[in-house]
Formats: sequence, structure tokens, C-alpha cells
Amino acid sequence: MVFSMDQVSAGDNEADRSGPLSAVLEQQIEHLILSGELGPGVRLNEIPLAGRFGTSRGPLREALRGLQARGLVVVGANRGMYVRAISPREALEIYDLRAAVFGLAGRLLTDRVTDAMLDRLSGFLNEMDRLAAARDLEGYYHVNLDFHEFLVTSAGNSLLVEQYKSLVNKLHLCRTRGLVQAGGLSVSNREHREMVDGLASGDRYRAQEAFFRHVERAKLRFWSTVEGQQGIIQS
Amino acid sequence: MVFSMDQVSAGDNEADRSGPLSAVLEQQIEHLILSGELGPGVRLNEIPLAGRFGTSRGPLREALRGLQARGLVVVGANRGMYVRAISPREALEIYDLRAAVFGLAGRLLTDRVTDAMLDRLSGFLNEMDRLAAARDLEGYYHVNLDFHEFLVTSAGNSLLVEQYKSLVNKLHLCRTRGLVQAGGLSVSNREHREMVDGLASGDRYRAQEAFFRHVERAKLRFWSTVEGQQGIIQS
DNA sequence: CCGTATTTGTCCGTATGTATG
DNA sequence: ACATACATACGGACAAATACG
Repeated sequence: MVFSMDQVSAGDNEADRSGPLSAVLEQQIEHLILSGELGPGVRLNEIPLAGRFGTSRGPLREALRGLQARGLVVVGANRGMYVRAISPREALEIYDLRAAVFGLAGRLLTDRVTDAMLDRLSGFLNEMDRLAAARDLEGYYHVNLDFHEFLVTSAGNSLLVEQYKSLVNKLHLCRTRGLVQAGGLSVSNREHREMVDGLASGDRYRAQEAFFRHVERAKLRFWSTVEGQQGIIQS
Repeated sequence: MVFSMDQVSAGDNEADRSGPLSAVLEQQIEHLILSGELGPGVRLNEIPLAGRFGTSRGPLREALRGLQARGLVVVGANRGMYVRAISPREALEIYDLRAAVFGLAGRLLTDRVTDAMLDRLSGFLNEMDRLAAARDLEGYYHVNLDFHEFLVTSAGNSLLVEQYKSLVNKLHLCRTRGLVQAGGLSVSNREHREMVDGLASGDRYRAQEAFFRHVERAKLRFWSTVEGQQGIIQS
């Protein structure tokens, strides 16, 4: 008997349908990590953590193993588990992977893009232009997220979506202060226009390259802020 | 308590006391899966499996959660865990991701390639030409693996290596018979030359595209064999 | 449709080794 | 070197869901 069971990805909130408790814990802890409530480097003590969720250590350990395999938690032999802390050097590697995956989204999207999608993308661009002019960092940030999410999910490759989100999540484990500055908004949106223009041109390579370079330039902006903060980076 | 020490079951129990037992189990089971000993779709019963390795269910479940997060095992709620079976459709998605990651390797490699590396790569090419002419499928297969591994590891991005291997592993979970045919060897090696030429040219985009298209063409070859085997593929 | 057996999911108690003070 | 704390792992137990007859 073949099976194509889809995952438990059902709602991620509350005391919902108790699927495997370990899966619920995994999502809860992931949320705690990504929300910053459990910052990078924080030690994850089993007993208090299990008590916090009202479970025993068994399911908790299973959940942490899952997070470990997904790169959000690291373990030291007999030394416990910690929220992964990503160095700026590792962040650069992640940016490169993200650029490649995002570039693939552009390449794939070129062959499936419709006029309706191009209209919607234009809407995103205009909205972001407006917010950038108004210096509304918060608003720009969210529309920017929606814009990227729309692009990635429209590429028609579910594995791509998964990998992209995983890379973005890992990037959040590198603590740097103030990644966005108002000056960068208009620059960023110009890159967005190049991406959409690439899609509209129907040239896969041009679209792929526009998508790739958008992330690559984000990497450079990230690196410049890191250089500004610390004089020397330890590998 | 009749059971004391009976098992050195039909397996390879190294006195490998390295690290958490769950990690050891994870690697062992991964090896069993990738070697085909546990084929796609096989059910993983906890009790017999734990007995096979002489451990309790705890560490075994942790190991399986890790494999689940890495995509080699799927779990149905209260229905047990199975070795993941990848459909041809999913395999296509994986090929696209692999192309993007491999293309990134080419792009990164262009800026770090040395004359010594180019010489070594030429050696690979000549060796594969020789084996292709001799119709030595087995030999070509292994040198081909070394060639790709050398390229990926030389790109200087450890995350890239990890992701690439993960994608290749997942591809092994799609059961198809006879992926390689003698006729494809010379074709494949012509693509390899284009890749190396791209690196030697110093043009990142050319190298990236050569790397990308090499995997893309492998995807097409894979798809044609799948089409040949089954008439129609259900979505 | 119902009863039973198997298996998963979970919890608890405990033993052992290792790291830390 | 000693003692404490903790991670790791074992074994047993039970509830709940599932599969099977």
C-alpha cells in the first residue's frame, strides 16, 4: 500500500489536535527561537523545558532532535543542547545558498508568469515605493516579506519554498543589530523592479540573475554592517 | 529478566561509543536506507528495529525524528514511520534544486580556481573519456562521483556541500531502474568539459550556467527514462 | 459493526557516565 | 579528588489509536 501522507503542518497554534506531541513541541520551540524568546546560544535544559510545556522529557528530546537536524539547535556530547548561534561567516554561506535558491525561483517563474501575476507584482512595487517615500520601515518590511513570499511560492516547486524558508530562518540566528536602514529602501526596490522586469522579459537567465543578485547585494549590505559593528570577525 | 546479553544481531555493531547513541543509530539507519537494504516505503517498526540494534525505543525514536526532519523518513500519526518514497514528480523538483546548488558551486568556484585545480579537473576528464571509450560503466560512475564531489567541496561553502549531498541522497529514494546507459557517457563528459571550460574562462555566469545545465540535462534524461517505464504518471 | 491484538505515543523510575564547581 | 548536576539511556507501564478478524 502506497502512501502519500502529508505532514502534520496543520495549525500551528494553541492546544490543537494532539498529533504527535513531539511535532507540536517542535513547532512551539521553533517559534520561540525564531521570535527571539530563546536567543542564539541559549541553553535548553531538558527538565525545565519539559516542565514549561507540561510534558515529559521523551517527546521533548525527540522535538529537539528534529530541530537539530534542521539546523536550529546544536548539541554537545553530554553537554546539552543549545539554540544555534550563527556566525557572520556562516551567514555569508547561507546568503549564497539563498541567492541560488531564489535565483532558481526567478528562472522557474519566467516560464509560468501570467499577466495577472505581473499586475500583482507591480502592485507590490508601487506599494513599496510609497512606503519607502514615507519612510515607513515597518510597513515596507512586511510588504517586502509578502512580495518575496509570493515570488517563491509562485515558482511551483514546493521543495524550493521549504528550502528558502529554512535558509531565511537560519539567517535569523545571526544576531546583528539594525539590518535595515531607510536609505536602503529605494535601492532595494530598484532591485525589485529589475527582478520583475526580468520576469516580464521572458528571459530566464536575466530573471535568474536579477533574483540572484538581489540576494547577493543583501549579503553585501549585511556584511558591511557587520564590518561596521565588529572590527575583527572570528571565524 | 531473561534477556541479558544475547544480541550481536546480524549487523555491524562497532564498539563505536562515539557520541549520543541516537546519532549513531541515525547514521546506521541512513546507511541502511541509502544502501537499499531498507527500500522506499518499508515500514520501520520500533520494537524489531530497536532489537536489531540492541537499544531501547528511546534513542531509536530520536534517531528517526532526525531522519524525518532530514526528509528520509515520513511519519503518519499513530501509524508508524516509513522509509520515504519519492515520486518522479518530486524527483524533478529535487533536480531543479540540485541544479541551482550545483550552479552556485560553479559560480563560486570561478573565483577560487587555481591552475593546479584545472589540471586535476583535466585529469578527471581524460580519465572519464578513457572509461567511456572502454564502456566501463562502473569505473565511469565512480570517477564521475569523485569529479562532482571534488567540484562541490572546492567551492569553499560547507553548507553548499551539505545541501548538495542531501539532495543527491533524496534522489536515491526514487526507485527507477537503469538510469545510466552507455550512450550517455560521452554526452555527459562533453557537458563536463563545458563546465571546466567555463571555470577556466573566468566568466562566473558561463560557469554557473554550464553547471546548472549539466544537472538540468540529467533531469531530462531521468524524465525520459521514467516516461519510458510508465505510460502516464499520476500527478 | 464489534472485539481483539498490535503498535504508537507517552510517562515514570532509575542507573550510569560525564562535566562542572 | 570529591560532590553535585545533568545528559544519556534503559526498562517497564499504560492509554489511545489503529489494524485485523
